[in-house]
Amino acid sequence: MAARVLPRSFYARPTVEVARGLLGQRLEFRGRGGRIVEVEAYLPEGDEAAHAWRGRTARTEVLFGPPGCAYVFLAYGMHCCLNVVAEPEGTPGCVLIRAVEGWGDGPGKLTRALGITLEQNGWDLLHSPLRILAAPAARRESITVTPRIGIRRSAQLPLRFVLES
DNA sequence: GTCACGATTTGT
DNA sequence: CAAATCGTGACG
Repeated sequence: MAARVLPRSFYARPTVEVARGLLGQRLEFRGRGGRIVEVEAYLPEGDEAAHAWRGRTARTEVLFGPPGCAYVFLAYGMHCCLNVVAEPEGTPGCVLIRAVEGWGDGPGKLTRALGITLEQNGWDLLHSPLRILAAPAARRESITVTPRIGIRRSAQLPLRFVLES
């Protein structure tokens, strides 16, 4: 039978649960894709490193929209970073996709390899060429938790999740 | 309007 | 360790 996309209800949960749940799922875009093996959670509250920390602005608008949509932003003026909007609509949590199996590590390298750009910002992962297909959930014991990479504020929080081979 | 800075990557 | 490179948010 054909693979199916993860349902809206999967994303409408606490950000950390969505982050853990995304490990092992399959991200696809225009014929390219693979298993998600590294993610980071950016919380809707108390997280100074999250873009939503500064409030609702033009850039962060999609974070406040429906869960299950893509939030893409430009980092350092040259790299696009792909996030998945989590939490119920109105609550700005999101999960940064840092690595997809077979396409290299690093959020910037990943989007470049898959051809994801700012054009995909706001796209619905349930009804667009950019989608996440359901796969067996990662075993809890196969997930390593560490602090997030490349941030200064709230750098001590254990919000990076890596799926070990 | 102006300005400092960043959820990165790559080369020295 | 430093450059590349530019949109965003803070400040006035």
